[in-house]
Amino acid sequence: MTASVRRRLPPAERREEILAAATELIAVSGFNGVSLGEFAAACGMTKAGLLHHFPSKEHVLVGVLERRDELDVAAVMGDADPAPDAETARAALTRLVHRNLGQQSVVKLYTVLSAEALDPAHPAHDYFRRRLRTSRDRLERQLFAWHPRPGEAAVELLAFLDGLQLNWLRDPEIDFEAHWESFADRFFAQD
Amino acid sequence: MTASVRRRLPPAERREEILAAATELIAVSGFNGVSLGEFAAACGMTKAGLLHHFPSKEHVLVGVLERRDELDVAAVMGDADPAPDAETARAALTRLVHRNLGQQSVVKLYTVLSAEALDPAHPAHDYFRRRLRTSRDRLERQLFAWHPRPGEAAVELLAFLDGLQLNWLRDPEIDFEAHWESFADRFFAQD
DNA sequence: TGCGTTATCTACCACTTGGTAGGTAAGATA
DNA sequence: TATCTTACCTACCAAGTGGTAGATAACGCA
Repeated sequence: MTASVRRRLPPAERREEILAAATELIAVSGFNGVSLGEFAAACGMTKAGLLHHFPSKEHVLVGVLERRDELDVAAVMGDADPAPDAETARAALTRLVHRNLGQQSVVKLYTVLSAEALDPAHPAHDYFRRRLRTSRDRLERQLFAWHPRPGEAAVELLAFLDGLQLNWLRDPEIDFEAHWESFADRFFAQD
Repeated sequence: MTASVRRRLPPAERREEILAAATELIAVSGFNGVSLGEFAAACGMTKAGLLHHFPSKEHVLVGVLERRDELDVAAVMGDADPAPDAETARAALTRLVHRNLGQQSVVKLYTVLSAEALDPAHPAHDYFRRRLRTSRDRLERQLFAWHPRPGEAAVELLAFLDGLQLNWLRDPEIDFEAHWESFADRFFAQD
């Protein structure tokens, strides 16, 4: 735990660097599978130096999740108040698919972490419960005018996307986009 | 790490007790999230006593996975050589769904562990890669006579089931069976 | 140039981890 | 009852954990 040269950064910049590194590491090994020291080493600093910016390991996790949320929701859902129809919903989900294709490590982060966080004792447990509910609600509202049981439809759409992501991570050969289109064709063809 | 009364069991029985306990614990917290001491305590014994039966923590994990496999594949896939048609495939998957509904903790084990094992350094990484491939192949063969692209179909079926399981674990209110039937109706209605 | 702030460091702590060494006691066989 | 095997224990270890205390050095500003 020794740093050869001391590199001093403005706090905002350093925080960003730490969160980016932590995101990668947690995506690979999960939160339980990685240590504060590894977060720090990935930024070329020491554990103690890192703890100056985040008072505990858990705070790093919270930071990572908040950072993703800022970008994610905005980027995909676009409009504050989208038209509540099937076309719009499908288009939004397709944007999500494309976006995810380009950032495998983020997908991995959410996948690994959300499984780990099934444990009620996990620090991100509540975060993922909230997140699931809100994205389901948002999707349900968009499907409301079209599908007879929009709640059920939302569950099935999200389940398929989650499962496809998981399988894509296990085997990156899988053609994510093609499978999504295939599923969506069937799904949105219903009366 | 003190045991009040010493309970001596025949090895087979003790191994079974340990694996059952470890299965539950890993299902809740993942392999990285639980310790040898906890495995042992759950059986009313010490770490050292447990290590007499399994020479390392990793051996416990292997034991847990092998134990599941013995039961699982046999129970669901039934015939050694099932008819390669869509009806048979759907029936087999429906049996799988029913079986899983009755053993949430096993589903949780596979879900949590297979996400954790995306990390190539995880001791169960190779196990899950093999497992994914074989179950996909088996399903693909069953869909061969019916679907124009049985490989793709197998991916989509398994992805949906994985995703639905994940969401069901996050929110047990979800009606697993109904969603499966709904998906299967659309899926198997294709030409 | 000197000074205060603070980002970062070294050194340490209490605790937990997976694992080992060697002793103890339960049960089967004689 | 005496003996052997072995399931299980106590006691320990080295390494790693998250986190703290206090020293040090880089930068902004007078």
